[in-house]
Amino acid sequence: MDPSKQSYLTKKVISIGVVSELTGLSERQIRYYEERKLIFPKRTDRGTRKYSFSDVEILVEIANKMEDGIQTTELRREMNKHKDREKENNIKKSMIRGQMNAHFNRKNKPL
Amino acid sequence: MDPSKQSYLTKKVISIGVVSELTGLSERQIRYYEERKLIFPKRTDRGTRKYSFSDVEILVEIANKMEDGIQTTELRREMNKHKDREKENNIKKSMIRGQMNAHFNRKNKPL
DNA sequence: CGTGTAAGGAATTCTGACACG
DNA sequence: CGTGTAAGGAATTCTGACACG
Repeated sequence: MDPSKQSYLTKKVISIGVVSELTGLSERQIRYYEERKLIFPKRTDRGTRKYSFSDVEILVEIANKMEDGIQTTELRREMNKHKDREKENNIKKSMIRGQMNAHFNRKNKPL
Repeated sequence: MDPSKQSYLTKKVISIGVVSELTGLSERQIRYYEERKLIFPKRTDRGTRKYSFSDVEILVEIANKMEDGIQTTELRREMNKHKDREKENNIKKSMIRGQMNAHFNRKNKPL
């Protein structure tokens, strides 16, 4: 929950050459996975891609799946499932939060 | 203590241009602070500097001190003090560890 | 002392395309 | 489908130096 720790994970600051070294993937592969909507680097003013450590982790997972012979289309479906599940969870969380607020507002702020 | 979290902080993957944006310092300033032994980027095979998030934090602190009119020489002394204090602590820690080991070895492994 | 800048070279990254399969 | 590669251009980074103060 430390916001600074979070930003180290998600801040997009790594260029494609370093990502290539970190993941063992070629730059061609990394760009291709972006084309297939599996990864979403930020772009600087003049168009160079910047990745986060989180992106690097995703790429390592992609590399593993690809080795297993899974196609990029299937991978995209899988990732969307994960995303949907997260959305679900966020909805549940905000509902719970709403209940909590309602509860405490009734007891503590009976304005 | 999570080693992966640690590596996000200390892994040297950020190029000087991004560090410049992140800190608000010019590339000239960043290189100069290296010349004055205040910061220690890694070098890639062909000599380009790579910084960690930890380095970025240090640079921000340096920037603040410089605004206060402190000279780089003083800053280096300060940093060495910190380093010495850390060394002290590490010595103490390993001594305590040694005592602990001795203690438990006596009780549990009376070989 | 700390920082700006112009200089020239080397390395990086980008895109669109052709290739193989 | 996934990836390699050559092509040409644009942007990045590097070092050593001169400048101001």
